[in-house]
Amino acid sequence: MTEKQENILNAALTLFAKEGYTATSTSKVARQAGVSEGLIFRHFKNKEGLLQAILQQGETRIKELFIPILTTEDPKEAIRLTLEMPFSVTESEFEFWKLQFKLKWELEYNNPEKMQPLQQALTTAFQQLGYETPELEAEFIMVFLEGVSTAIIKDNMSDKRKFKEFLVQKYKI
Amino acid sequence: MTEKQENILNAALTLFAKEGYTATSTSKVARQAGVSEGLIFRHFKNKEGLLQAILQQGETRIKELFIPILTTEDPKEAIRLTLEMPFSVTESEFEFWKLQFKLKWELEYNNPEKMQPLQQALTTAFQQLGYETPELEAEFIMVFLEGVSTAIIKDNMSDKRKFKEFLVQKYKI
Amino acid sequence: MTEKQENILNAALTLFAKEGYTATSTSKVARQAGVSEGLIFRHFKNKEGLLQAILQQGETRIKELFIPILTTEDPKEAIRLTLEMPFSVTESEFEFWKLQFKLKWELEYNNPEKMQPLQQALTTAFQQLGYETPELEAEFIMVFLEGVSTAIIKDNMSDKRKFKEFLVQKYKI
Amino acid sequence: MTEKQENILNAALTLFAKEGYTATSTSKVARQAGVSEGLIFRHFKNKEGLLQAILQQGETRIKELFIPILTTEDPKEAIRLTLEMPFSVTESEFEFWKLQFKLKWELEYNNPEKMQPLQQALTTAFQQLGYETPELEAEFIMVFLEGVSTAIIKDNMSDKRKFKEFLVQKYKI
DNA sequence: GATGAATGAGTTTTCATTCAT
DNA sequence: TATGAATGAAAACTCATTCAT
Repeated sequence: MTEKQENILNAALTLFAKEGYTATSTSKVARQAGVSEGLIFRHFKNKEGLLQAILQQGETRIKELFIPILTTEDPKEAIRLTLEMPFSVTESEFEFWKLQFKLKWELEYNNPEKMQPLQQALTTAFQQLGYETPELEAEFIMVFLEGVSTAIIKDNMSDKRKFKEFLVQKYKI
Repeated sequence: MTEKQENILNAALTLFAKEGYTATSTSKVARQAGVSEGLIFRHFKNKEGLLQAILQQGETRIKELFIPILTTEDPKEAIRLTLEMPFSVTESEFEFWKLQFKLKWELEYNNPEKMQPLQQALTTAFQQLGYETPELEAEFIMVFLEGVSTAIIKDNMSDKRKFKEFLVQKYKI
Repeated sequence: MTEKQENILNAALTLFAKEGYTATSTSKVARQAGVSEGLIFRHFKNKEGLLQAILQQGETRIKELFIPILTTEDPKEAIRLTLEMPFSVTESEFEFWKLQFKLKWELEYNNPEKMQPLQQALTTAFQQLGYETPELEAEFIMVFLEGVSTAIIKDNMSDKRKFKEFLVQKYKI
Repeated sequence: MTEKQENILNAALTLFAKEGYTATSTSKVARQAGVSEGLIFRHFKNKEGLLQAILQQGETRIKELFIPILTTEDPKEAIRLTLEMPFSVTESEFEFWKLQFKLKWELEYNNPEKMQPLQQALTTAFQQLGYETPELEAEFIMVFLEGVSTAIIKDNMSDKRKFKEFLVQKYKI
């Protein structure tokens, strides 16, 4: 991957996350990336291809983020790590996540399977802890996760720390 | 409001909800509404004006939906009604809600104040029920609400009934 | 001529003079006149018809302005009145004249015959005063008239009085 | 400046001069220039930008035309050259001048400063020739110049040669 | 690999005009 | 007489994409 190629990807990520995929023109991407418009098409075939390239990176990133949760033996830790995940998004990952959420709504691009491993892990964890309906408990967490993520990424939750502590206590983990 | 004006609003609501605001052309709206394209601009000034008109209707609809929750005396009922709300969205209101969520992400159009009265009512309810941190409990519900709504509207939750019962039991309401 | 009809004519005169014929939309005229857009077409058939109606008034006005010059017996007075004419345009006639000049250029609408009687009168006047080439002298004045009018109407001549005196002296009239 | 760019400028000059700026559509310009309509906007940003580009060329052209008048040492020659200027407009410059006059009226685009150097030179010339009120004499010529130019460009003066000789004799130059 | 000129189809918007009421 | 809803054609402008260099 050449430097210009990376420039394009970064510019596109930033702009797609800020303005949305449809509303971002390729010429804007080119300008922001400091390259000619034609180059985008040479490297990524078309606008759609550019998006796919970004999404590809995303899938990889998400899998990485799940590794600690999927590999821990301790069920309580699995739950705690899951709940803490949205609170630990760093500034640099912010754009990436925002894009994921935006695209989910804008393009109905959705890929629920990529969340499946996490939900499975949570089900197992609740099972090990002896909950009556572990599947529903896991689904509850997944649903909740969507809400917190939105609150943090989009609505700028006011006091993240207090809310996180509240969660941990609720689950006694 | 003439009949054609309503046709335009309905067509726009449907299409904006399905394809997104930016991706929907005014010519498409006109075709779907069965009117000339010019009429859209005569009635709503521009595409943005058309959107605002829809949003206006939305604000009104949301206030209506909140009335029962805000007027009940029984704190348990307030919480129950809130949790049940996303499950009771009828087919006909589906589009409207989908649009609300889409726009929230696509245009970063956001108006958190419209949810404020609900959050306040929940806080009061938890207070009356003697919860230790009623504000956080209310925020928890609000965040969760976002998640369930998304799950229902976007991801097509598999077994709504079971999940709803699970919730009611969790809150013993 | 009803009141609304006059309103339309006045609004059109003002707007055509300010923005030009092509650049003025019929809807703007209607708004400024305080009438519905349809009424313009009922009364004047189309935009072109509205223009013609204004022009018609103009022809009449111009003939009126020429009367004193064409009827005087004194050749010197004829010349003097001609030279003074552009300096005596009152505020209220300003718009009308501006429109005449604008249209001359914008629509190549031109009707040199309407100036013919004046040029003829000047030729006669110079003849009576014993000039060698009265036709050319008259043409000279006509050409000059165009220049002064433009200077006054468009370029806002700085010191009209001084310039006028200078002219009178030049022709010893 | 590519060939197509020049085609656009030439087409625009011709059409703006013939039909006026507002009345000339960009699609017409494109057709006449033998290019796609989009290219106009790529090169000149918008219709206004296209106009500005033409005007820019105009300012340069005007300065060139004034050089001989501004550099001659002989006051009589300065005056003579000025008076002759409108008579010596060649076929090829006709369009350019027509546009200048049209725009002056259509868009109230006006830039009296560009004529200032000429007026100054005339004042000096009349001073050197011992005229009593050189400023007014210069202003007189300038005003007259406007008239002759209009007569030639717009009204197609009938016998240019005779009129020119008449002028020269009047000023004994 | 990289540029930037060029395109054609499409977008939002304007406008003169018609017509039912 | 007067309105204002409605239209169809055209206006200015944008955009993804291609291509010669």
